[in-house]
Amino acid sequence: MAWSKDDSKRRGYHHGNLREVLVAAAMDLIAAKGPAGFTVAEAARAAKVSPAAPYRHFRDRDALMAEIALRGFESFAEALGQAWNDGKPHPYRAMENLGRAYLAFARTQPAYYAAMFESKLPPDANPDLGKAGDRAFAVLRQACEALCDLMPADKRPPALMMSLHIWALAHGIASLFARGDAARRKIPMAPEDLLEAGILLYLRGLGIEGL
Amino acid sequence: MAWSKDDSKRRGYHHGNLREVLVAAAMDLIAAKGPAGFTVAEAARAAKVSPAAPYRHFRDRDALMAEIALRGFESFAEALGQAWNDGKPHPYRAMENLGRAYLAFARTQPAYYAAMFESKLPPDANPDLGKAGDRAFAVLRQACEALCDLMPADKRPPALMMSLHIWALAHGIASLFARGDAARRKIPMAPEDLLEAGILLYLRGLGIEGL
DNA sequence: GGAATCATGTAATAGATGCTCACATGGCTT
DNA sequence: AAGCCATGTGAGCATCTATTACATGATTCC
Repeated sequence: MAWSKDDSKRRGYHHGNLREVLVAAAMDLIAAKGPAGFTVAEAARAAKVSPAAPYRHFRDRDALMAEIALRGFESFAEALGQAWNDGKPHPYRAMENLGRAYLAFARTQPAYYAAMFESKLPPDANPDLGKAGDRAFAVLRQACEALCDLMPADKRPPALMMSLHIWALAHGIASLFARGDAARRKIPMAPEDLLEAGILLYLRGLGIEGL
Repeated sequence: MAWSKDDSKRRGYHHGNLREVLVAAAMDLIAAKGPAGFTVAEAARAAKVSPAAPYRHFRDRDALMAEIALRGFESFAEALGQAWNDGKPHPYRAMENLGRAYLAFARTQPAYYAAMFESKLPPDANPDLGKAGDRAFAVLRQACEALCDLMPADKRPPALMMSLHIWALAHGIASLFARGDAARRKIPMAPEDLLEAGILLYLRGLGIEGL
């Protein structure tokens, strides 16, 4: 057992790991009480540190929120990428996995999802945020292109429009039916099945028949 | 020119119209700075009233927000109902109007939309809210049923699922592309056209061909 | 090894907010 | 006209964001 620096027990005048602990505490608070329920002061208390300490690591509340959103988009892109898995075993099947992964992320990572989509961050705050978001979206777009390639060249729909439709559908279902308090709207089927059916019907409308 | 009671110039120790003025002020603030940017104190200042006065009319900040959301849902149902117009001149065309009305509402009534969908109100706060939301959704569901009726009885899709899909798609597009700061995500077509195309393709997937 | 430096913590504070209380006012009912 | 009571005020507490001056100790450089 090494007494390494990142040992969480490490305490003294200098915390040694405050930035990470603050992010973790903020995420716990967001997950528990929504993006509005998180306060810098409470995160500081959770880290057993004075209320001023967080401002050594984040310019303001928004900067901490943006950090969470940034990590969220990276984690999101990773999760979607794994679900897509280069279109294996088959693009159609992989697209279904992608949809499930979208909703699974929204549900299992409420803090990330809230910071990414519900935090109303000023757009110009962090240009990296936009880039990270684009990378996540790129996975979806790539999947749509692979599906388009199943079609004869003269019948291919525009992959960009297609990816926007599927993104919006997934995001709408996640926001309305799959997240915490929104789940109060009771619907007669699991959000995952709703999304899968929606994508299936949409693809059929495009002329992309299953499997 | 009558000096009626609801004359906005009316001032004395008693305001006479505070509740309405507070709602209007709060909506202005929400429209300008998002749901998080509205404070009771600032609404009170806008109404030229002490910071404690609003609490005679609303139990707390959430109650004021809920009042706005409630009015929003009523206005929303009204707007959707007019757009649908009993399915005239044709259910297919009327559904297009419905989609446009959805996005138009999200854009022209940012305060209502934010209070309705982005305010994270505690669900048990106001049962009327759920009812009002259901009434708005009922318009969409009715429209889907009318479209289903165009199909042979043995091929009709479930109208509820259909309405959930279209609602989610419209809400997703509104949230991601059609609202204020979200409009920073630049896409190569108007949100209205994106939604119309999405609905058209989805309906085609259901076997409902246009017009 | 020791001193200067710099990152990272604290204490104290200002200004804003949510919300509550006791009290003031004056419109409305009787 | 008298009094009830809805509605507004003033004062005040607890909390939060953010800043400033100061304290501490890890790191670097001679």
